[in-house]
Amino acid sequence: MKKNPATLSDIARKLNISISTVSRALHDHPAISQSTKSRVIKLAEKLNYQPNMLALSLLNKKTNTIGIIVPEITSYFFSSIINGVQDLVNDAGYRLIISQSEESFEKEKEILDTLSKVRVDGFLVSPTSETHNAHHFNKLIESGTPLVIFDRDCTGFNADKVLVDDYDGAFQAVEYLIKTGCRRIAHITGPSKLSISRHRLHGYLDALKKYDIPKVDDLIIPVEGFTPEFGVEAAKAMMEFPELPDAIFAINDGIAIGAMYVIKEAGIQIPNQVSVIGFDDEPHSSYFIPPLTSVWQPVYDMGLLSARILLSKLKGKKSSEARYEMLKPELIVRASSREL
Amino acid sequence: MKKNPATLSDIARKLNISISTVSRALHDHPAISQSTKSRVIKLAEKLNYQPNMLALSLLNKKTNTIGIIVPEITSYFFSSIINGVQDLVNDAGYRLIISQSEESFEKEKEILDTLSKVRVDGFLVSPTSETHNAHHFNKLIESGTPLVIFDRDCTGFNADKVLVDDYDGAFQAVEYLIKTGCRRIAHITGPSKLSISRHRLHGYLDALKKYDIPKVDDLIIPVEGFTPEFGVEAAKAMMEFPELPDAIFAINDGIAIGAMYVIKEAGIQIPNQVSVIGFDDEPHSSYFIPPLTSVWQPVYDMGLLSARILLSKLKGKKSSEARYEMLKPELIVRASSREL
DNA sequence: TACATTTATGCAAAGGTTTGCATAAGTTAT
DNA sequence: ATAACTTATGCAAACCTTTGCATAAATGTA
Repeated sequence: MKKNPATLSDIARKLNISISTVSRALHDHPAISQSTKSRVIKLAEKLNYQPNMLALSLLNKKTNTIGIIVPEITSYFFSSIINGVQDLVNDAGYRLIISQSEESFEKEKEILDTLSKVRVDGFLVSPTSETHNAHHFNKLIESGTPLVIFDRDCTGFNADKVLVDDYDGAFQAVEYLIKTGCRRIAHITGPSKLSISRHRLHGYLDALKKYDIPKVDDLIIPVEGFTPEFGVEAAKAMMEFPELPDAIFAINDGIAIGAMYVIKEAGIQIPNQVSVIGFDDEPHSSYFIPPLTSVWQPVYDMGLLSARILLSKLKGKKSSEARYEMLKPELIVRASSREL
Repeated sequence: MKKNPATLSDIARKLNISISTVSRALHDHPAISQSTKSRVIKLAEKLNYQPNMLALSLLNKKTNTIGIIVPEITSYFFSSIINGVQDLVNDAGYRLIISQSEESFEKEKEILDTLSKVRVDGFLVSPTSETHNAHHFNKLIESGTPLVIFDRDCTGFNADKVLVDDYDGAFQAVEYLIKTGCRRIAHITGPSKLSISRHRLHGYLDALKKYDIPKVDDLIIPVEGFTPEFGVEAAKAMMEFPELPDAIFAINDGIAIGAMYVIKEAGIQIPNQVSVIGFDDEPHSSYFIPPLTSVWQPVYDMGLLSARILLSKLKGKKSSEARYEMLKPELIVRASSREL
């Protein structure tokens, strides 16, 4: 059933002219007569001619395609970044191939590999939690394919990076809790391999230190994932404590929401007895009761900026210094935390 | 800085053998001597040779790529479908190009166009709310590129389709409300151009009819979008009614959540005074208090099935009848609605 | 020795496009 | 009438790969 798409030579044959003439006619080349042009254009339309980008890319050594690799697309966080990227690169005439690494290092390498084979012009990647060396990235860069890392740092690897200041976001959140009178502040932390988990934990600890609040190991509760289920699990554990915390700073909104659920079900008042703060400021978070205080991240802008940097590399900007951009998050105070 | 990737001829030149020999050596062709093979393989590795898929695709008239077009990727709904698709097509050796139409017909056509130019092998598309003719789809199919429609119907267009029985989902929800004693049931409906909105509205109306409950026009509240803000808006309007409804069936969870927020803030009891049911069963929905009753859709399976159908077309299945698959949704009862 | 067979390799075409250079016809100026 | 120029078109190479067919050398057989 597969008819072959029309080609230049199809048009040329039917019109008894050469392929080059057809090509030039379609590009409105000045050396082609008007009459020929119109004949060609008419037939091209009739045959539904579409230039074969494969041939073109092969010729130009350029696909006008960029590849983006994220751990997952299901989250609001990554899909919003992608939106930023998409908007910018499309306007610049590039296509975007979105791939999911599913937090697997192997898969990340595999994707990098297949996308190299299809000759994407550049890469945007947010490394997996398993990614601890950068051989595969370096190989790519050495071969001249530009690459920009975003959101998650890959320490020791020198490249263009666009990150969010997770440390600062966490610090802001915890400092706010302290200023509103909380002293026994728990932190539900994410996978320790992840740079963002470490940075947020660090921010939490430094905020405590600044106000001379002793760190209590039991109040730092590690969980394996980012979904509400893990928040439920952590909160249930917390309920067994001899003394409840008076605040919870969760690694993200999903966890915070799970924790809030357990707390409210137990009849504990938020924020009177326990304040809760999340991270990411997801769209639904403000519709819980009480609405969730959260650290907002400039997701869309992170996408835009990452894309802009990549595009400038593609435009042949002599790779000066690697750019290192650190975007500032912002604490959005709502009713799940006490007032100042 | 862009070094050209190694090619077969690079290897051939350095080894003083022909390109064909190199190609065959890398494919472990029996007619090539072991010694040659190992020399070739070694050098290929050293040069980091990667076959150029552009050349290959050009030769084979096949890119092993399929394109999927969704209105947006930010929602849990579409991103989960994409996951289903991704998992299946990757296993089958295909790449996936994800594009967003942003509910714009023009953009949909544009995407179809550029993806045709890069010669994707097949399409998966969930049409925009503006898509009311199928010329562009038909042109594609005529040219022999298979296409599967999913989630949103495009009536009058005969093609392979994988849909969810929205009518049935709505009917189930409303029937449940009636059986639990609700009589004054409001429906917050989505954009009327969208097949899913119409079908859900229809299910709502037919359920009322079955139980001889008169339709009250004021109780059908149309909104323009799917985010909680619209739910807030609709619920606020509802608050002005001389008599409150005793149940709300919302077009989706986002709307339901926004409505619940307003209702709870107003001190009205859910579900004692007002039951609320949403649609989509998003991950966060069960963590609201009360947890939201919602119509679950087999999103991942819809992705799988759509992809499976497309792949079978690509495998050269003689296009028999167009397949029309209607998946069944399921009402997940939680505490935002009364017990039976 | 002559012929058949095996083993290893190379040639060239095909896939679709662009573009520098060559060519052909037609026009203008001398 | 000839040179010089304009105008319109075509040739062929390049991008990279696969593969049917041809070739060459080496080995085996009668």
